[in-house]
Amino acid sequence: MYGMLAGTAIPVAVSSIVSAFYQRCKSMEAFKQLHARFIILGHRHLPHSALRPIISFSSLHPTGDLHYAILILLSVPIPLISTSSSSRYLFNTVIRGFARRQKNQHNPTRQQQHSSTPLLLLLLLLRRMVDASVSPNNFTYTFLIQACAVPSAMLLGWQIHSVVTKNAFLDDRYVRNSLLQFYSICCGLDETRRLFTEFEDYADVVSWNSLINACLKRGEVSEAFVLFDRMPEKTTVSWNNMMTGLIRHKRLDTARVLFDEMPERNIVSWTVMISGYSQAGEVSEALGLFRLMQMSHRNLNSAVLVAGLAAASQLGALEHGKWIHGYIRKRQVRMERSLTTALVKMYANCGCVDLAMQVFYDDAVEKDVSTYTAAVLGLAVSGHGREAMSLFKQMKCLGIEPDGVSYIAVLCACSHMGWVEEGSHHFNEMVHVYGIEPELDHYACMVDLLGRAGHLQEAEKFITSMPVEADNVVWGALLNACRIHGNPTMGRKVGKMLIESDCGHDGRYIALSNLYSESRMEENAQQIRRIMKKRNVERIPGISSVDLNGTIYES
DNA sequence: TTAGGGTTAG
Repeated sequence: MYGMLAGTAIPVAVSSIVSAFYQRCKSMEAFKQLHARFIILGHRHLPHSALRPIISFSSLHPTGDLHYAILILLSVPIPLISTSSSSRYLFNTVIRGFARRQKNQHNPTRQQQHSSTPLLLLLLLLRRMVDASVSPNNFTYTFLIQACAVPSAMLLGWQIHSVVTKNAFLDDRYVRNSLLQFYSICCGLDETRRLFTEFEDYADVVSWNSLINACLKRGEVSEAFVLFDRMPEKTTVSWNNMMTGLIRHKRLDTARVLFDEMPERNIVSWTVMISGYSQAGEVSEALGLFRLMQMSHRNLNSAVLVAGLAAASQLGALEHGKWIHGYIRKRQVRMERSLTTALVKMYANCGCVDLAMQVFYDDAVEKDVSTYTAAVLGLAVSGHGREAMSLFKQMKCLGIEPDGVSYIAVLCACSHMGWVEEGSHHFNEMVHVYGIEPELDHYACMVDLLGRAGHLQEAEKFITSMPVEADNVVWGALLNACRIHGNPTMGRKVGKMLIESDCGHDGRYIALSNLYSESRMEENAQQIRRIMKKRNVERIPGISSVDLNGTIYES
C-alpha cells in the first residue's frame, strides 16, 4: 500500500530507496527538487515512505517550510491517511512545527524569523484529522496548546482546554503544564493562579516555575518570592527563573544573593548574572564574574560569550574580547548572528574598526539588521562616514529592512561628516518610507547634526517643532553645539534651563561654565561654578579605561 | 517505535 504512486504499484525496494534518498536531503531545496521530479515523472502523490522525512524536516528544521509541510499533508488522500498507522505522528509533527514557530516569535533573537502561519491552516489541519478519523493523543494536545500560546489564538486555546478536560487528557502533566503556560501568556495572572490551584496537588517543579514566572512577568515580585519559598522542590532552572525576574525588575543585589546561595549553578545561571551586571552598567563586576566562571566551565555557549562580549565592549576591554574571539575560533562555536553582532560591537567599541569589519566580512555567515547596524555604527563613530553610508545602502539593497537603531547609526554618520542634507533626507525616509516613529534618540541625533554644522537657529526650531517634549539629551545636544560654535547667548538660555530641570547633574553646569570660559566670559563661568558649589553638586570625574595586556586600568 | 512542559542570548 505504501509503495503506491498515483495508482501505479511500484516494488517495495524502490520505495525504500526513495525513503533513503529523502533521508539524505539536507535542505528544503533538495526536498522540493525531488518532489518536482516525481511530478514530472507523472506521479500525482509522493510515496508514503517519503512523507515522514519531508514533513519532519519542513515542519521542524530552522530552515524548514511549514506551509509546504501542511500542503503535503493535506494532499494525502483521506483513505490513505485513515489506514496508515503513522498518520497521527505526521499530524503531530506539523502541529509541533506551529508550536515551535509561536515560541520563536516570542523570542526573535533565536534562530531565524519564520513568517507567521495563519491559524486558519491549523484549523484546516484539525478538520482533516477529524475527516480521516485520526484521533488526537496527549502529544497532539500538548503541541496544540503550545501553538495557541499567543494572544491572537486565545479563543482556540480555551476551546482546546475544554476538549482536553472533557476527554480526560488533563491526567497528562505535559498537557497540564502547557495549559498553564498558555494561560500565563494569553490570560491574566488571576486565571493562571486559578488553573494552578486546580492542579496544585499534581503540580511538579515545572508548574511551579511557570506560575512564578507569570508573577515575575507582571511585577509581582513578593508573591513570586512567597511561591519560591513554598515550592516543594527547586531545580537550577527554578533559581535561574527567579534571578532573571529579579534582574528584570532592577533587583540586581537580591539576584546576586540567590546566585551565591544556589546549590548548583549551570551556564545559564552565569549568563543571567553576567548580562544582568553588564546591562546595569556594572561592567567590572560582569567581567569579574566571567573570569570566575571560566574556572568552573570549560564549555562556553554562545549566550554566555555574548554576555562576556557585551561587558568587554562597554569597558573597552580589548584583550578580554580578543580572548573570547580566540575561544570561538578554537572551539568552533557556531557563529550565530547574536554572536557575530556582539563581536563587531566589541571591536568597534574598543576602537578597532578594522577588526570589527574583518569579523563582519569574514566570520559573519549570517547577518541581520543588527549585524549591519553594529557595523554601520562602528564605521560612523570612527569617522568612516562614507563607508558607513555605503554599507547601509548595501543592506537595504539586500532586502534587509532598517529599524530605528539603524537610523541612529545613519544619523550619527551624517553628524560626524557634517552632512546636514543627507541626514535630514534619511530622517524623513525613516518616517515616511519605513514608518518608524522617531524616538528621543533620533531627535537628539538630528539636533546634534544641525548644531554641529552650525545651524543653531534651525536646531532650536527643530526642537520646538517636535511632536514630543524634548528631554535633557536633546537640549544637551544643542548646548554642546552652542559651545562648539561659541554662541553664549543661546547657550545661556539652554544651559540655564537644563540646570534648573536637572539640578543634580554635574555635566550641565560644567558644559555651561565651559561655554562661558571659551567665550571669554570668565566672570559668568565662575558664577556657574559657585552655584554648583552652593548646591553641593559634586563633579564626578569621567572614567576612561585602558586595556594593557589584559589588565584594565581606569583613570 | 519515534515526539512533549519551565530559565539565558542584539
